[in-house]
Amino acid sequence: MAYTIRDVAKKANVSTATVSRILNDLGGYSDKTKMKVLDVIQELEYFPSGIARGLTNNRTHTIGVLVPNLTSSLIAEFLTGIESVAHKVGSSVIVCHTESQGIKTMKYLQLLHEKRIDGLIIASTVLKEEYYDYIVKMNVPLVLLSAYSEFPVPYVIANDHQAAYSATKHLIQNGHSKLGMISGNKEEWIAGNTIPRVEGFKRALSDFNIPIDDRCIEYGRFSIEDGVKSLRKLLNRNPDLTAIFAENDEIGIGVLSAAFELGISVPKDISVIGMDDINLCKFMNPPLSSISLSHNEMAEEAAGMIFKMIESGSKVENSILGHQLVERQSVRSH
Amino acid sequence: MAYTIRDVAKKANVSTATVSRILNDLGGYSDKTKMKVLDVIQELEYFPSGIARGLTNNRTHTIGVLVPNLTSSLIAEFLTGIESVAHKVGSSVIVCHTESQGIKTMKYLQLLHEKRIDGLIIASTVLKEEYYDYIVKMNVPLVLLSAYSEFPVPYVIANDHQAAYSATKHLIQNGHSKLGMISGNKEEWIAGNTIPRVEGFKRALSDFNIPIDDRCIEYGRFSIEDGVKSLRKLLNRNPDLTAIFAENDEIGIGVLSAAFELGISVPKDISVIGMDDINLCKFMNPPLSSISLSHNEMAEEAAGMIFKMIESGSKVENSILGHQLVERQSVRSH
DNA sequence: GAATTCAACGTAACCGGTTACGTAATAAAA
DNA sequence: TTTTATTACGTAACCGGTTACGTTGAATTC
Repeated sequence: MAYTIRDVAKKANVSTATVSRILNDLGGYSDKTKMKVLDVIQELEYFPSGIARGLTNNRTHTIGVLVPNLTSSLIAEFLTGIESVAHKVGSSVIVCHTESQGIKTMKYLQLLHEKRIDGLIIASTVLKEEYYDYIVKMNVPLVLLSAYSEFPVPYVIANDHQAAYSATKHLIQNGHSKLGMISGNKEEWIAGNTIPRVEGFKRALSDFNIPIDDRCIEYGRFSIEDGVKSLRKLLNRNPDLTAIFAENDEIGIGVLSAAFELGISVPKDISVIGMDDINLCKFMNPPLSSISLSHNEMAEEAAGMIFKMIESGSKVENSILGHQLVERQSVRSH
Repeated sequence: MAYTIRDVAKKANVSTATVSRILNDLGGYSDKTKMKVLDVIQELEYFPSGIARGLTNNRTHTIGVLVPNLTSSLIAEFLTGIESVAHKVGSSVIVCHTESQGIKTMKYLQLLHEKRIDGLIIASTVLKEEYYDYIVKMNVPLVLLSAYSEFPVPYVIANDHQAAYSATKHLIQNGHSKLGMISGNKEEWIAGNTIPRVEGFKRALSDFNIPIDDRCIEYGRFSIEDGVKSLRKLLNRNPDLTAIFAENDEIGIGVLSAAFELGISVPKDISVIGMDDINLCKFMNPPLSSISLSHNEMAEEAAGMIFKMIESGSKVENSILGHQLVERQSVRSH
């Protein structure tokens, strides 16, 4: 076993209290003692145990992050942002991959409870009542990232409604009037981003006097695969569509891929715009236009909020970040 | 504060030892007592502290994973695999994003040391002596994932040499003789995958009597961006290349993207093959041929090894997994 | 010279579990 | 009936830190 603070104390002829004070810069010791103790620490290669510390301090310097998957670029960007600010404040992050499964999520919450994490960020996931109740019992700060909630929980989101509106408007202003939208799971995301995005789409249509036809909206899930499937279905139902608004870039990439397979040229035959502006967009053939939602900022914001709550115990304000149209080559004027 | 084992013990009129025994199924108590204690636990919503447990057990049920980035699909697949088996055995994983920086890596190792993790997986990173020495001092099981090492550390890798050979051979057998390769950072990966892949490439050339020209190998880094930059450079130097072997799929995707920008048609003008077979490949335009290295398996294997080492304290064997050519549409016969 | 203050520590309880060891009561064996 | 084994616990030390409180000696104040 590694050396403990008592070993250090003994070897330096001081008490453990003094060693602890020195380690934590609390003052109450002479320079001579400090030197001596530091020397012994060096010599023994002593490294204090975070576990023991955690026991008395009730701080583990660990936060949990719940994500529905790990392979989407969006999540990767979230993780990167969170991880980066966590590292700055000396904390580490436990990632939990819930696969959107309720059971797995609850198991993770228990695990994190047992680990006595300092705070929790839930990303791109609907906060079910079951989760919320449990987290309240855990008594741990919570921030939602890219998710709404009916419960009183601080969140950071983009203005999805507005962003979807902008995307749709962009399509319309390029002369398109036969628009389709491919969205994610309706039920699962009832409190998430899907509804606002669909509504932003619809509002843009109605603002520009384009009739809304619900058969022009396809609900699938959120992966690239789902994008390819959905385009086929949507086009079967509405062969005359000239522009597609994909609820996220993964779906958009799927659309591009499906179009390629089907021999449909983008943007000549059909225009596509995605949303999120993940890194991949600019490397597609053709590069995919999108709405940038500054995920890194969102993630850093969320992480900042969590640590603020942890430090100060205070409430924080919700945060709604802006968006920006990124024109590339997947939309053409009609 | 939440209730402790003492609260439970008091309320149930037993000792903490009995509660602990019941919690851990150690026997030595009557059914009546067990019922009573479980009732009290339920009533108080008592949940044992992993921290306190960790202190006595010297087990934190937490492993650390060091990754050079979070945005590459490869890493995402690794994380998914690791996370999945960790969850199965009731452990959680702390991800550390080193950004390939030595300083950050050392800071992370210290953090993980302080956290007293049970084990460590280092993915796609060269194990520098500095790291190795520190980990030895930490006295914690270590497995390398997709990385070689001169130190006695178990690793799981693909047979990179063979895989690169297969990719190159595939190009050659499709009639190509003007081959270029785009590789990653030479210095940083001197002990990693780069060298074997480059050598597999070269061996295939020489086996098929194609002269090896070092100017046909471009060294960059590993991202999509690097892929696009590298293709330009490589093509400037060697305008007559008809096929490109990209050391990984990210580079391959960059190549596809750069070709599109340059107005070069793939595979008509130039053929491309990548390596790793990340999920994205099949959604590219055109779908990118690649060598499948079964990353999920690799990751699960690595995780399995770590937990075996943790449980049994025994050594484990290295693991070298196979590969498979995945033909899509980015290579054409010449 | 006596009283007060302060720096520089030490002592020991505490955080919330685990566990070696001891003990009382009952059952089985001699 | 006495001895032994077994079950069902309780006691208290321990894991490795932190910290409230007490103590000591020297410097300062009166």
